[in-house]
Amino acid sequence: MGDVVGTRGGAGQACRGRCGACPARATGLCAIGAAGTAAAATGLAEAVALDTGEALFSQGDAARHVYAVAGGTLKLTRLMADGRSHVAGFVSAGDTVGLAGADAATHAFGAVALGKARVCRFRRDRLLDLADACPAFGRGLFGLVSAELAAAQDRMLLLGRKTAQEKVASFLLAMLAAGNRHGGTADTLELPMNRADIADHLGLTFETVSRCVTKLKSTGSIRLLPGNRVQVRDAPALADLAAAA
Amino acid sequence: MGDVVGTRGGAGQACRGRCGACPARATGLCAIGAAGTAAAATGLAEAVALDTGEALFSQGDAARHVYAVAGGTLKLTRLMADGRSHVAGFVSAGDTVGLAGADAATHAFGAVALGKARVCRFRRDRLLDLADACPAFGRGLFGLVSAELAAAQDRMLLLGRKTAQEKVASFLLAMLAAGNRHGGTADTLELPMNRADIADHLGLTFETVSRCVTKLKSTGSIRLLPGNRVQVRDAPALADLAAAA
DNA sequence: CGATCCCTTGACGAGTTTCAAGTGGCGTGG
DNA sequence: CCACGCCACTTGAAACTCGTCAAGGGATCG
Repeated sequence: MGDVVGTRGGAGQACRGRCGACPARATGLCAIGAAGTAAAATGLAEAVALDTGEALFSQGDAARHVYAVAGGTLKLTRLMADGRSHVAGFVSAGDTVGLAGADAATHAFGAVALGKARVCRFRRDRLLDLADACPAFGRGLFGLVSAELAAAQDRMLLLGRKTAQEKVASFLLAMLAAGNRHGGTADTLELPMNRADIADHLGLTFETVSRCVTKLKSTGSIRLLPGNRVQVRDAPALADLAAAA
Repeated sequence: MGDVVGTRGGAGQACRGRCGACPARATGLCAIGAAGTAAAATGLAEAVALDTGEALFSQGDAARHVYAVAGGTLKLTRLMADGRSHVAGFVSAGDTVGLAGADAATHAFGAVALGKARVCRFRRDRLLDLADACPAFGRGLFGLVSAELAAAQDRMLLLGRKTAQEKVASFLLAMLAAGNRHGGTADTLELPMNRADIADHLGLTFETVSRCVTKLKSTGSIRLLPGNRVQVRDAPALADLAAAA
């Protein structure tokens, strides 16, 4: 696990200086913490820095913390006994990690940084205590898990009923939307993960992902830019291929 | 939607008489309601009876209620624009329906009774108010959604990375476990849904499901009994095929 | 008794995976 | 500064799983 870079003070006061500029401030765990009470979750945060490929936690680890991503991207991976793997999702600034399986003692998936990443961690028991004390915070936590569940149901439809081409188109649109949530360029998205990670996320092989991307490129719907970036040149065509639910 | 059979009184008092014998009493929404406070969610329940094939609610309907299944089984279905469908899950006595997408104004899926079913419904806003007033109840709701999310992640692994045979074996074991939760026969499970529903649940076609079941039957792992029941004769072999995460 | 629905089984084909080779970019080291 | 090697990605061909189309059997209900 990454080094603890700094520990926040006990009150919101000590936090504001550092949280103020945080891109995650306005979303997810931190947003409901800030809105909830004056002495909110922000006072409980510990910053963690991760290098490329470093694990924030591994599948099966004791789940004592919940994490808010401040910068960078992490992949959430589940492994099967025979080596097959599934990427449950990608999280970036503003997303919350590890909230699922509230009573579960251990994490059902591992979290690995795809590049340098910054994360704030909160003790799970403290968050639950805070939810007890502050109904607004409790509703916020509930809403976060609830939204995650809704997203999971969308992905089940994708995994079970969409073709490879539809999966890739859906994924690109989802990444575009995720990027624009925090002020990305309107038609360009970044792919910090490699083809294999995308494949594991979509239930495909990396060769198939590559072929689908090539096809989208050749039809002119997208264009590959240097630095693992993708420009969406025909979003409607992509949405059409994505075959939304 | 089904007829409202009866309306519970405002206090726990009026409910006890009817809830006492309910198989759902000890699980899910009702359990946390009973444990939470004396004047818990049970006082807010309205009973609903459904006939075979009847919808409790449809995809896109306003999501004003949350439901606790008292008897029977329902399937939760999502439809794609082109007619492809996905069964998000099956719920039976003790399960909770419609908790997901807390802030969502509409249901992301429809719920259809697979036989005669009994359901108790609760106004969503009342439940959230109750959670505000009673932290234990709030934690209970959070735990329910959280557990659903954990289950959803298991199913994503199944949908994305398992073969048809593994999917069917996993499904049968899951149904066996679900049946035994409430005192079913140790090695026999009921399948109130047809092959097409199972297929839509597992991301397969009903022909493929049929072939996989036949194969399990021919290897002696299972035996088909009258009344859409299945006897598991070799659970370890099934677990082996299921290729658990 | 017939109709209908669901399930089973077979044959074929499409889409995806698997296996394999080749290309390109990027950092390292000479 | 350039060559080399590594890694990720691309591309091709063959194999295989699963889907599609089609026909038939069995149970249930009117």
